[in-house]
Amino acid sequence: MLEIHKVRENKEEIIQALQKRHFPKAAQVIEELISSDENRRQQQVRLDEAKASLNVQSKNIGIFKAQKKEAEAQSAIEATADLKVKIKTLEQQMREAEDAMQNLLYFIPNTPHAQVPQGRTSEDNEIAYTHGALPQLNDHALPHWELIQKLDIIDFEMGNKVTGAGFPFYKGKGARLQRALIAFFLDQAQEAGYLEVIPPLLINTDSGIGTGQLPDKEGQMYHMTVDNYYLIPTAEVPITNMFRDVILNEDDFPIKRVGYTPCFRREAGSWGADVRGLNRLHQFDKVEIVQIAHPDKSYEALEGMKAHVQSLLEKLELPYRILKLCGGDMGFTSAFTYDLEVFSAAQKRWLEVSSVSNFETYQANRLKLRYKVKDQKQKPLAHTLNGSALALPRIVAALLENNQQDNGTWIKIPEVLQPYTRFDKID
RNA sequence: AGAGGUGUGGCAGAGUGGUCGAAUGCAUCGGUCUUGAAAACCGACGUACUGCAAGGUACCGGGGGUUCGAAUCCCUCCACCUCUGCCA
Repeated sequence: MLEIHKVRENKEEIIQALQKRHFPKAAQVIEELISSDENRRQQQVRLDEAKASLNVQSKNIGIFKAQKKEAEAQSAIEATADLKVKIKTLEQQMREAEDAMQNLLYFIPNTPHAQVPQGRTSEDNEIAYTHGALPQLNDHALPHWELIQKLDIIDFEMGNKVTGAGFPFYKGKGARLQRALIAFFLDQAQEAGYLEVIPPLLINTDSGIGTGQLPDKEGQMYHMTVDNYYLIPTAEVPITNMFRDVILNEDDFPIKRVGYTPCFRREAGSWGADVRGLNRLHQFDKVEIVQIAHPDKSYEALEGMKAHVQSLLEKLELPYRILKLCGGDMGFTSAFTYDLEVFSAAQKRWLEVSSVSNFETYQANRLKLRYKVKDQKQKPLAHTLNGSALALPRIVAALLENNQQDNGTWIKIPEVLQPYTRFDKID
């Protein structure tokens, strides 16, 4: 959520930044926000004044009563009647003014960082770096969904029967490969200084609002209406919300957390082409890294997180490239995002396997995540960041396709994973 | 799940519906004293919004209500504790 005082002070810059994101009617919405804020403050002054005079009168009534001046007390009580009515209507107006402003704020996305490339769609993302030669497979190379079937390691049909589309069963070496990747990613993150946590998989509405999934992406999460909980779409939500309503000390920075969780996404409206096999699922496994950083150090932290993800991909010997997302393609809450994509050689496609973002103060403002500065009364908002390290299904897809041997009869497991899988091939 | 209890400032812990934003202790910060430290003493010490300021308003688990006035009374939700029951 944008900070209202910053909007007040830097109106033009913020409008321009939102336009870079192609946020529709940016100027109009910001004008509306500012006048809504002015209205809110006016309402508050009026309400406060009315309450102040009622407080004075109540205090006097108390004094009259203490002095046993019942008649004076009684007439003073009667005199408050009008004020009480006035306060009631002012309170109503105040609530409306606050809601109006809050609603505007909830639906305004973060402002992109100055380094974010111009552009509207994923076509406009800037390729910042490419690593590794693209594997040249022969014409018999199979896409991963065929390999999976041939090797009998993931059962989509069984998932369809037991749950529905997008909820596969992993079997045998397929299951073991999942477990190996999770353990490998967690170990690597721990070595990089991240503290491992196992968070809850269900979150409440406060948490959904805190990281920005609610209210604007309500339909993307599975909602348990009986108890009003949501299934997490990513571990970012519970892990970042550990820091909701928290005041840190400056020397607590940087805070680094890692967690493995299944992730649940309804993917409403995004089903279509290119979603075969493991490319898009309703439930998938992901290891997520989260940092809480000092505002002066958050871009340093972002680079560190990106480098960490790169090292994972390099150890897995997967060719990858790094995109700087353009203004129009960035997530709602992000100020700057790198996407990392691996090349899936049989599909001949780049698959997004990680998204590493700096949210600056956008989430922190919703979370009320601040830190104390020595000898300073005000408590600034911290910066929050997160990144996938990594999302499993597309990694598996690329590993299967790129490492298939002898017309897809067996798959070579990268050396770094072998201590975890305890096998060196799937056949 | 049932019965009972509790929820107050960083922590502990008072608070007959009326000058309570809230005693007191500890912790913290500043000062006196000391070669230095401890002790002792003096002082400061919540947050948010609003205002140039003085000030005003709100906050005693969350929400709602009664009242001229609520930390205090009522309703509801949540969390924790004890006992009983059930269950990985």
